[in-house]
Amino acid sequence: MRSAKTINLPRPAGGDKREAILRAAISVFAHNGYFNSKVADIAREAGVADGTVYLYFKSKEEILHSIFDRSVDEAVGEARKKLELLTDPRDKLRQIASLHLERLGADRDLAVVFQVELRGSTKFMEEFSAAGFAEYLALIRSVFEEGQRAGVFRQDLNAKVVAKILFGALDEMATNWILSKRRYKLAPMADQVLDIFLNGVTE
Amino acid sequence: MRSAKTINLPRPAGGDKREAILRAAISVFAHNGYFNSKVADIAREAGVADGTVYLYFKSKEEILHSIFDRSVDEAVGEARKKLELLTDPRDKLRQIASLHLERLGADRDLAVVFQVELRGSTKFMEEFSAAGFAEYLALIRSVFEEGQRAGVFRQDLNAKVVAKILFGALDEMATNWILSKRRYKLAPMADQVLDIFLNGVTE
DNA sequence: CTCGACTGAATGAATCCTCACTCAGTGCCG
DNA sequence: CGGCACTGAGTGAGGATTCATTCAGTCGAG
Repeated sequence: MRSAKTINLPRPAGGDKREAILRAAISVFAHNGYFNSKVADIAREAGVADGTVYLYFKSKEEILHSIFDRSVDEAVGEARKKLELLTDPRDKLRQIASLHLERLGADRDLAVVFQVELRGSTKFMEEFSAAGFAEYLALIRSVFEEGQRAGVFRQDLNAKVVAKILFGALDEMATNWILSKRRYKLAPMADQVLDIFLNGVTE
Repeated sequence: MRSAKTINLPRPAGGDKREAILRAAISVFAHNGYFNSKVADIAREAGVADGTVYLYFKSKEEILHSIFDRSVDEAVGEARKKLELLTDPRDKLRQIASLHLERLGADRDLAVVFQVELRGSTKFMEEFSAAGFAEYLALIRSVFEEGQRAGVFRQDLNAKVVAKILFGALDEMATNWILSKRRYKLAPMADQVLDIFLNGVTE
């Protein structure tokens, strides 16, 4: 039937299925929660048989890992690249905040997985923490330290703490956005967060 | 056959089994995660039979709820009371931040349950959100608005967003503290958070 | 070209284990 | 006694993972 395509399939089918399963998993996890999601649900959503999932992933948990790993790699990569174009540390932080919220705001399901499902166990959090998360915090911190050296940021602050605060604020914006019934744009919040972060709330 | 030790239990007079179960659950959930915790583990930790758990709680889920409800009630109650003694909105926010981190810093297991386990499913988050959490955010927000009226805080800021940012920052401090290997005191971080929140990071 | 042997991706029913929850008892106290 | 607080082995459902089987597609030989 589809004989015309028989020329070669180096792995188009392979990558396809894997991708389909990952996408399906993001959706299923986002809607039911990781622990309440059945592998069978993911398979159905991906249009694949239960067993096929195991040709691409060792276990249900590995699927979650893969979602996380891929997304973080992408995000940190993009951030690094865009930051190179900027010099003012304030602009860099603004860029980080924007990318952070844009990325999550662009894919609600993925955001749910990140903000909610990935937090669901200390075990995961520890791996999470060990992996890209620490790297991300370090990125914020290094930009801040750069700004301290340049004299634009207060010298009396602990950069680690500062990084956590900025991250925490962004993280909370994202979590709240997910849980909110009302649909608003997430990305624009970045400016408000940065304004308060840079200038404080005091008159 | 069973040891003749059945003579009596520590507290025959309706000993606080319920309390023991709750405490045991906090510990078990904190160490294994909610979904990986077996009711049997909780029972063992509480020194009680499996069935006894069901004399006090309808289900495993209800145990988690009870932990949450009780803690939030206590926390919000305490906060309300202590805030009455203060007048400067800045002091009030500082008080909120301190109480927030003191409370979590005082009980690592409880903190783990709050920071990690309770976030483990959108379903929980929504109830969580609906319940005390929204109330807590509202509390922060009302203090901020009070400060805006008094002219100590910037008028151009959206109080809701401000409340989320402060909460997010505190929340992240707590989460990071839990995941950190290094043991430091959580409560003192409140001052640093407040400083940045009030004054910003810009020189 | 074309047939038969072969490959391995994909399938999905069956397996098998893990718990949350039940309930028939046990013993204590008034 | 009789009720109450508790017990803990048992049950049943659920669901992750497995694996025997299928079959579309490839390849080499004639």
